[in-house]
Amino acid sequence: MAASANGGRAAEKRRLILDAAIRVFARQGFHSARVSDVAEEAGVAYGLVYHYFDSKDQMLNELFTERWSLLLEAISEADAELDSPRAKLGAAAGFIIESYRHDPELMKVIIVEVTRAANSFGRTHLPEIRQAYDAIAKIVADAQADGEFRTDVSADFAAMLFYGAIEQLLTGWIFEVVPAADEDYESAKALVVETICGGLEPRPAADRLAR
Amino acid sequence: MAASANGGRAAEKRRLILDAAIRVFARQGFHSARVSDVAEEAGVAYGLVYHYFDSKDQMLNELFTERWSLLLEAISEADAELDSPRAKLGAAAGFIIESYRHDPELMKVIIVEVTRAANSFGRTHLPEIRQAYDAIAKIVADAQADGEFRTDVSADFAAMLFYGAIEQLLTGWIFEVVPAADEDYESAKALVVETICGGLEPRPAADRLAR
Amino acid sequence: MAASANGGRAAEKRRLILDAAIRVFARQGFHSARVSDVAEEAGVAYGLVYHYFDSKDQMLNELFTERWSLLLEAISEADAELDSPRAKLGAAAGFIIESYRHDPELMKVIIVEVTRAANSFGRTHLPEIRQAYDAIAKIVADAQADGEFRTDVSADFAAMLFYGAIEQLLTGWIFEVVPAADEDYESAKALVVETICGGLEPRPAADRLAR
Amino acid sequence: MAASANGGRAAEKRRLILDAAIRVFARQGFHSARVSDVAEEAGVAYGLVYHYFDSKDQMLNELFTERWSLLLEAISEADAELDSPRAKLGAAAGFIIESYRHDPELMKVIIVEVTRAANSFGRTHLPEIRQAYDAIAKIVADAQADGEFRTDVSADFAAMLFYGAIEQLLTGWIFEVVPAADEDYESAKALVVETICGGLEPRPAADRLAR
DNA sequence: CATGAATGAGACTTCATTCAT
DNA sequence: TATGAATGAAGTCTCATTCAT
Repeated sequence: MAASANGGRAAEKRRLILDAAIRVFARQGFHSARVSDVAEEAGVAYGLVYHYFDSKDQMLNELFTERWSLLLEAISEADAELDSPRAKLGAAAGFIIESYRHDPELMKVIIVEVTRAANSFGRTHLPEIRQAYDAIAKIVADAQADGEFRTDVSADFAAMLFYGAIEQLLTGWIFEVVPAADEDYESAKALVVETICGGLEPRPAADRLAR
Repeated sequence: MAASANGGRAAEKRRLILDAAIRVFARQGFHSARVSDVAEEAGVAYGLVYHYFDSKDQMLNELFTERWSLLLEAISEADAELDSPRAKLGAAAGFIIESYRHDPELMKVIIVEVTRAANSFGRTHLPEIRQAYDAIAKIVADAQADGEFRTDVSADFAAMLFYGAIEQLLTGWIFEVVPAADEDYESAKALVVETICGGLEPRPAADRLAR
Repeated sequence: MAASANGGRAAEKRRLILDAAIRVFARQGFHSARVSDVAEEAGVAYGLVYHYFDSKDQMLNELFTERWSLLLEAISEADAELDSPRAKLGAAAGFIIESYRHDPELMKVIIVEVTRAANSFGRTHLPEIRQAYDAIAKIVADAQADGEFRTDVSADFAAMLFYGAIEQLLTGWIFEVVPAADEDYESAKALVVETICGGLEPRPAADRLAR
Repeated sequence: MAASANGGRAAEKRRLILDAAIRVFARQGFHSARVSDVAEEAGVAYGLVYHYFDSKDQMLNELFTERWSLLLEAISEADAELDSPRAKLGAAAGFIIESYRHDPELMKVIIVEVTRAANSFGRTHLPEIRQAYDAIAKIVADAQADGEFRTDVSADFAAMLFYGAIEQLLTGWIFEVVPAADEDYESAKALVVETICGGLEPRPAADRLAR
């Protein structure tokens, strides 16, 4: 009926604006992006942005939360459904990398404007960000309990390194410090886990056979 | 003479302002810090800040460059003077960690406002930041050539992970996500290298003996 | 018929909105009240307000005029039908006080947003407000002509004082500066006239007997 | 010295802006007055207004408080130094009327934008406004205790009427509902007290002789 | 009659930078 | 060198009103 039609259209407009915000924030950075830029990019009137969102901040918050909750879910699922710690960490890293591959602009916004923006939105969303650290730490801790990971490195510490390594990798792609072609994504998924779990030093044949 | 005396005093004032800027930027963040806050913190007149610095940006640029060049030197020196890749990487990590331990406010500013601030100062200083990546990558590449590091992980990739891991660790300390007591710094220096080089998985006795 | 039924319903809706406007304007003040607040309070769609009213201003204008014309009538009638100036002034004061007692929200809106709002609606409705002054002044002037009121105070001047005294009294009630219980209304009606006519100073017995 | 000279000049600029604000607020009303109008009227740059004042509101608050505190003082003094209630009330009324005569624009702003603006600044300054009511009520109460004023009208009630009468009178002048020539001010001072104290009804000879 | 999405002008406030002493 | 007053551009958010169904 009419209400549904309107509701549907309204939701579309909201999405339209949100998607425009992704592009604009990715291109100019959140701070340099004016609300009018978002409106223009979306092809709507200035005021309409404020019809759907309370503030410029809210748009970014929503973009972050929307995506980050998927990440948290993905890690949880990986932890629940997979067996080896390598598989679990691989799934986590894989999700983040695939997120970037699938929508680089959104991930750029999330990483640059939120997770790395320690003084502004990073602070606001610290609890959610910490949830990711914690979920990774749990994977490590379980692996330690099972004798699969060494125990002289605390799980929290390891989680920090693992997460930091991935985020830095994406930052490198985002700012084109390191190459980012399709094959890079694929190899990165495997290598990031291989490196963190196996270390940079080569393992003797015996060790390799063992696994 | 008078000129020299003045010059001396002038240099002191400049330093006074720069040090005040560190405290203010660390406390409020660069963006929220007003030039007047810096002047007040330094106990000097508003306009004097502009006598010594061209702009608010310049203060941060200077703080960054001053410290970052020491870091680059430290890595170079480590590379030149030490033998094993572990020692070299350990010296690099150690320098960063000691920098934080020695002047946490300055390092907070550098990390939060520059190296993590990909959209603003991080972009400006990308060349210098990249030099650090490259120096680390060189250490890895040399180790690979010597057969001490595996070769299936590219040196650039490894450098990214290594740097990202350390930066994330410091970010965790800065925002109190992970504890930061004296013993943490000490153990962190050892563990960050041990983890990246040795990996999270335990090594068989044979492997351990080998080194 | 349908038309009439619709017309009837339409009129009801109009009234519904107007009554909602009274509550919203009284609660938040005209300036802070948004048209959407009125619509919500009335339980109708936003746009419907503009179907019945040309503008937000028009609603207030209508609320004022509707009530104020009754006041003007009441004063005229009192003047025409009563004899003594005390009775006439008492009827005028009584009507205003009873209006407030009967519908405090409407009177709050009229006084706060129109008659006291000298810079906005008070200016627009100055002619109608002046009619009330004039009607009171006429009562005074007639009383002077009849020797019942002193003549060294101009009728206009007296009317101003009389009206100002009552309005201030209501303002005090509205903002709870002075108490406003049922008995206060009753006594106020008598006292406001007694005070203005008789003065604050006590009259000798002879004078009292005289009336 | 220099500091004093600068201080002096600075204070002058502040005053310049405040005086410009009076004219602009009186002319256009506070709400319609833009900060840029004030700056332009003062002949200074936009930003300088915010160098001296925190907000547009603060300017009005300051204008009000500055003048109102004088009024409160004047009433207190009158109460302390004069004997008869008539003299005291006359001094209070006189001060208000003289304030208007001396600086009609400022008083217009104070009355229109504050004391009559019940929903905005009137509410903010209600405590201070109430102090004036209370001071007048005290004069009345004392007169009642001395047997000089009737006791069947409560002091608060009487104060309300007295204050309302004066404010209405000024409002009439401000909006030119009643004439406002020099002789009007003079006679008003006497008549407002005479009317409120003596009442509109003529007093018998005996009564008149008595005083 | 009814709905509520869409429009866009308008004003406050902030603050880096400049300038006159 | 030192002071702090002066400048003015820029951007967020509000909300009355209009319009398409």
